[in-house]
This record gives sequence, structure tokens and C-alpha cells, in this order.
Amino acid sequence: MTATPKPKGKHHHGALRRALLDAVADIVLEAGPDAVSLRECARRAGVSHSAAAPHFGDLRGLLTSFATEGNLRLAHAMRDAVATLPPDADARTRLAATGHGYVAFARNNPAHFRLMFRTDLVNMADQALQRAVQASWAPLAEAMAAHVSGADGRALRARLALTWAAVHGFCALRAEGTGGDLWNPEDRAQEVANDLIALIVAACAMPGDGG
Amino acid sequence: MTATPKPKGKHHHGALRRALLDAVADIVLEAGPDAVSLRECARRAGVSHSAAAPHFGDLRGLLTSFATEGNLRLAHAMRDAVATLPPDADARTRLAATGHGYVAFARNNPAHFRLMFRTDLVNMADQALQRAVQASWAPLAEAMAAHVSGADGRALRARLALTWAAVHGFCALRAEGTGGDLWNPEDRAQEVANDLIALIVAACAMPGDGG
DNA sequence: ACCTCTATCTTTCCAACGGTCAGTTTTTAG
DNA sequence: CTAAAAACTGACCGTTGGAAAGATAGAGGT
Repeated sequence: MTATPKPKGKHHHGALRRALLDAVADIVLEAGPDAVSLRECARRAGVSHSAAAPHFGDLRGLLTSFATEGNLRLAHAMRDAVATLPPDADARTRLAATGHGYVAFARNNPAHFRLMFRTDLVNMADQALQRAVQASWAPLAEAMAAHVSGADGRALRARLALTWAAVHGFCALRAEGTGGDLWNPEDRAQEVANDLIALIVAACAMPGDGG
Repeated sequence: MTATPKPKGKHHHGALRRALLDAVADIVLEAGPDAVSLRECARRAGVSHSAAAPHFGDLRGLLTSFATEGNLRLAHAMRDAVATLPPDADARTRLAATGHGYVAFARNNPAHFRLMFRTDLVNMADQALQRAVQASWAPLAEAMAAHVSGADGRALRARLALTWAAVHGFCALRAEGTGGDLWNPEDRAQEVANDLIALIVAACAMPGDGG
């Protein structure tokens, strides 16, 4: 019953779990999320293709663990971004920093990002993944609530949706290579990200629902 | 659906091309984009799994044609949405209508939408697809340019990116089932979509870059 | 009428995939 | 030292995409 994934010297490998997760990332970067195969991961880790079963169950389990890791890193990146701010930073600055943390995560972890939202490859019912997803929502929701503390439920919902959708859409379109020259090359993407977040923060501070 | 517009009674089928594309849509709805297989499509169309080759080449070609169709429908949905406006509608209203057209397309063509942006399943180098993608960009770019005619290149770029990313991100998160209760159930999603677009339109009309 | 050419579709084959199972090896617990 | 548990291997099954070769229908020229 005790899963005990202790890093103690195991059979051959000792760190198969991590090796397989790293193989997933490599393959995603090289050939995209759909090219990830149990056999190729095992091949790169130097084990047989059945060796993943004790750790992850099936391929979906492996990718689910990978996605869970991604969500935790995302939450960490956003919290990190606000942690570097001076402690007396206002809510507006914190919200912007959270958005930048999101973008930074997507840029620094493209493989995780591309797999995290692939509900067709991942088991969303997994408990650990659900907890990680919750953890990745929290920073944005908190920063937004602080930024528009006076708003009612509907206005808050609209602003949360705008921020989340815009930041995620930007990262998704960018990660998938769509968008042509709008956010290419890299320095232009950074400029667009800055302006984008600034626009969002300003829009969220507007009074009404815009009607 | 099977109106068979071209009863050019060929070998057996006569409308294999359309039948296979419809099969793709069905499978995407039933089991997601990754469940689409050449063999299952052929099975549903009543032909052997190799019958698709003359029409689409390989699986990627079939999905690419499907994505092309989706982009054309998207462009049509956005142009349709502004066409229903009174001819003297202002730029702000036209931009909002374009956004609503995007959302409406995603809701009415969930299978196409889920596959269109899957660069790992689709051949983005395909000429017909590239033309269709260009066509799907045009309405948004035009409406935005008219709405912020005074802005410089950078400001225009930021607003285009915001609008595109937010609308796409909203549809993507929604299509993948992410987002929890933020845009569920359906009537709440419609409300959020309305507020979202209103916020975007208002944000794009703001003077500076938000600094 | 006939023949030929081309596009369409079928059949057959192959390598690779995920998953399961029985068995083997290593580690851990008692 | 022994027994149980976990990690891992090798073999097998059914399915997949793609290639190759053969079969069939229709179009066009003579």
C-alpha cells in the first residue's frame, strides 16, 4: 500500500520515475505531445516498455503525472513572480506579476505547457492532478479578487475569465506556433506580452461590465 | 446532412470525401481529436481503410482538410455576425460582433474548433490551409483596425493580440472542459462571453498601452 | 464497337503502438 | 535466513498508419 517512491537504489535504475518524466518532456519538445509513446520513453530510459506500469500504470497515468508536475510548476512560477515584488506592492502590480509568471512558465516549460491542457491525453479525474490544477488557479484568483475587491460576482467572473483566457490564449497560440508574425520574433513576443498584461490589468480596473 | 450535392456516381460511394470528413467530426465529438483513426473513419464510411489515400493522402491530410474547412467556417461565422448588423453600425459594434461570431463558431462547430489548432495533427504547411487561416484572421484584423484606427503599430498589435488571445483562450479552455464552474453551465458561459467581449472592446478603446 | 488511360477502391503486408500476463530479479521486512 | 513485495523483463494480443500491388469503373480517342 505504501507507494514509497524513495530515491533509494532500486533495481537497475533507481530513478526511473524521473527519467520517464524527463523523456516525456524531451519527446514533446522534439515531436509534439502526440509523439509521446510508452515504448519511446522506456527506450530513452533504458528499460523495457512495461517498466513504467508499476510507477504510472499506463501511458495516460504517465502523462497525467507529467501534467500534474506542470500545474505545480505553474503555480510556483506565479507565486514566485509576486514574491520578487516589494512587500508593499499594490494589487494591480501583483496581478500583473501573476500574469507575467504565467507567461514565463509557458516559455520556460513549453513541454509541460503543451501537455497540461490536453484533456484527451490526461486523466482529469486524477486526484493529484485536480489538486495541482486547483493550486494553479489560486494565485490568479487571489490576485484578481484583491485587484477588484469591490466588484460583484458577475463582474469578478468576467474579469477572471478575461485574464485567464487572454493569458492562456496567448501562451497557447504561441506554443502551438500559430499567430504568424504577431508575436514573433522572441523580443516582439515579450513586448506583446507586456502590453497585453497592461491592457488586461487596466481593463479589469474599469468600472462597469462594459455594456 | 447527406444531401449528396455531387451525385457523380463514381465507383461505389460517390461522396467519399464528404463522408470521411463527417466521420472525422463525429469521432471528434464522441471521443476527442486523438481518437480519430483512418480505419474508424473508413469503417463509418463503409470503405476500406486505404480508400482515403486518393482523396487526402494520409491521416494528416484528412485532418488538414478538416481543419481547412473549419477555418473557412470560422471566417464565414465572423463575417456573418457583422453582416446581420445594420449597415451604419459603428466600429465598436462590428468588433464585438466579430468576437461573438468567433464564439458562436466554436460553439456550433466544436469538432472543427478542437482540431483546427492542433498543429501536431495538422499539416500547417499545406497551402489551402494557410489560405484558410489567413481568411480567418482577416475579419478580426479588419474590425480591430477600424476600431482603433488612430493607434500606432505597437498599440494595434497589442490590441489584436489581446482580442485574439482572449477569445481563443476562452473557446479553447471551454472546449477542453477546463475552467470548472467559471463558464458552466451554458447560460453562464454566454453571460461570461458577453462580458468578456464587452471588456475587450472597451479595453481596446483605451488611450495608452496601459503603462 | 474496341482499347487505353487514369482515378478510385480493395487486399495484403509490415512496423510500431498500448496493455496484459507469467515469470524473473532485486529489495525489503520479519 | 527466509518470505513477501516490489521492480522489471519478455512474450503475446489486438489495433493502428502506411506502402504496395491488384482490381474495377468511367472517360476519351480511334
